[in-house]
Amino acid sequence: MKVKIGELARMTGCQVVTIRYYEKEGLLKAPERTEGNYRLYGDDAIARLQFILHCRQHGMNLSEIRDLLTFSDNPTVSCDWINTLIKKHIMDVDRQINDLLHLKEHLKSLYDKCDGGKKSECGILKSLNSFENCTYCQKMKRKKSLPQ
Amino acid sequence: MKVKIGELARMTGCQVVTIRYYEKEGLLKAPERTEGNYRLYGDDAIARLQFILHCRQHGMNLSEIRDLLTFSDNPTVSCDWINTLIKKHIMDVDRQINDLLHLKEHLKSLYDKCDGGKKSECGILKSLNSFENCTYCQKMKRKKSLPQ
DNA sequence: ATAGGATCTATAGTCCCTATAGAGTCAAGG
DNA sequence: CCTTGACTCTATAGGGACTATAGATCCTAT
Repeated sequence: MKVKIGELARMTGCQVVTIRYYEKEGLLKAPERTEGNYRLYGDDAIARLQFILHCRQHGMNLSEIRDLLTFSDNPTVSCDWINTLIKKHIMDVDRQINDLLHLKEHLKSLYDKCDGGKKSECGILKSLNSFENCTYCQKMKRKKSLPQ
Repeated sequence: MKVKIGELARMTGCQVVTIRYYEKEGLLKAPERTEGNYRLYGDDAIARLQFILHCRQHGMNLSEIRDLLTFSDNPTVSCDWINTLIKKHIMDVDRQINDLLHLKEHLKSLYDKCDGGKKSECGILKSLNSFENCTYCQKMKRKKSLPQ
């Protein structure tokens, strides 16, 4: 059963423009067209888009997904590297979680330092003004996660 | 004591180009210049840049920081809203942490499903192909955090 | 026949930088 | 004094993953 782009969007929860974008980026193959030049997708295309969305949801970027799709289209080589890819992602997600946990602690310590008065009394502005007394920022600085 | 842009970059860990970018975006005031047209920064500018970096580190975007700076430059109004801003950030960070924890669980369940064989036996590719059996993705779908 | 909705292409904008090109400035060494 | 090399200047383009806009075309229902 063939569907047009709007229907595909509805089925997958992906925006129409994003589907066209994925096609332009070479993640989705150019589908067949109707006489009126409308894109027409079959089950394979639907599955492919769902695969892409699934990967995006797992934090992969478009070029990693392209690699997976290329591999998937070409089943003659070993798939060892996929485990490596997943492992890399787990470590990456772990790092992000740790950073965010630290950040949350610091934001919590900022909260309620503002007493709703005027600027000169606002504890939040004061805190944001000093890196030195901020263990969170010292830690981050060592990790070089400031803008590069 | 006045410093040139390179020195300011070294002092703050921020890149030279980024400093100029912040100026163009109106976060840093245009500094005085030497005879040779080099930017020359005083202590106030250094503090201001550190404030900006500190805020960036806390996940604020440039327009939020602009708001904070505008407020900070104009101390006649109440600062109640700053607590609200921080609260919003805490909730946002919380959401990100939760999403990432779920994602990590799912990635862990993917790991080692690939046995290094050929495509048809790769458990990871199989898993990535089905949304239906993926509780993580079902959950995320309800939360509408798929590409909008 | 026409109104509306869906689709088409092409292009520009978003955010927060990062990279590049080509020119000017300045201090030290030969 | 001249040159070398490090630093700085401006202006412009690129990147990633979309999102928004404009203007044209197609299709269906009234």
